[in-house]
Amino acid sequence: MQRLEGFHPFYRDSHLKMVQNPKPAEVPAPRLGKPLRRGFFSRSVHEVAPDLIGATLLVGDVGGIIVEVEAYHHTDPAAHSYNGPTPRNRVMFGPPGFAYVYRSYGIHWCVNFVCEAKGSASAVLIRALQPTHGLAAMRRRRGLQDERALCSGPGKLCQALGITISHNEVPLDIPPFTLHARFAKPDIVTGVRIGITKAVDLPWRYGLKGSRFLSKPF
DNA sequence: CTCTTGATCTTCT
DNA sequence: GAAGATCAAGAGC
Repeated sequence: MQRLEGFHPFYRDSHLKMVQNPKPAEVPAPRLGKPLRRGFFSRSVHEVAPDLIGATLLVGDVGGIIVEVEAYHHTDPAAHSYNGPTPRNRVMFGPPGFAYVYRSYGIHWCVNFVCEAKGSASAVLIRALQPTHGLAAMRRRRGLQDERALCSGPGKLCQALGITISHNEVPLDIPPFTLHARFAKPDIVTGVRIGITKAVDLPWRYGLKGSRFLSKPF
């Protein structure tokens, strides 16, 4: 059945909203949980990774809710630390609670959180955020408007938050980094990791169930 | 929607 | 010289 667009109820409602509020102010940023301290990361990477889902990551006053991560460990052939320390990955062999930032495909930056204990060389790759703070800055840095495209990938979120090699080996509990705990444990989904060619079957990708801000569906 | 490809730098063989 | 924890744009369906 064909209807005139102007009479479609959905169209009428959204049009009314736009007329009443043509340029809606930014949605107020959600309340933040208590700051995560460095000790949060002194556990198995497979405990930390799912516990990061729902936490809020800020760099300065820009960031969002972590909705997707992946776990890596030095015994894992897919990990950058698998073959031992190098200048690039040396921060992973140090104490937990620091950032490991690396160049991806010559173009992008990606950020990890170092976990466990000194020498364990394990880390959580941050793969996607739901943007909540500093949307205007993210849109400017990314050159995009679409909220869903701002932080839906490890390279994208680093660009949106301004993370570069200058953040490598930087502590995660001191500005510019701040992490805030979630208020309740969310429903978490797991799956195989994205974009790797070794250890492809390990289910060490963790995501917020039902999130619209994932890099890819689970 | 899916698939393909180019961009471009670091690390490792 | 090749591969890589990626992304965006373009072609095809």
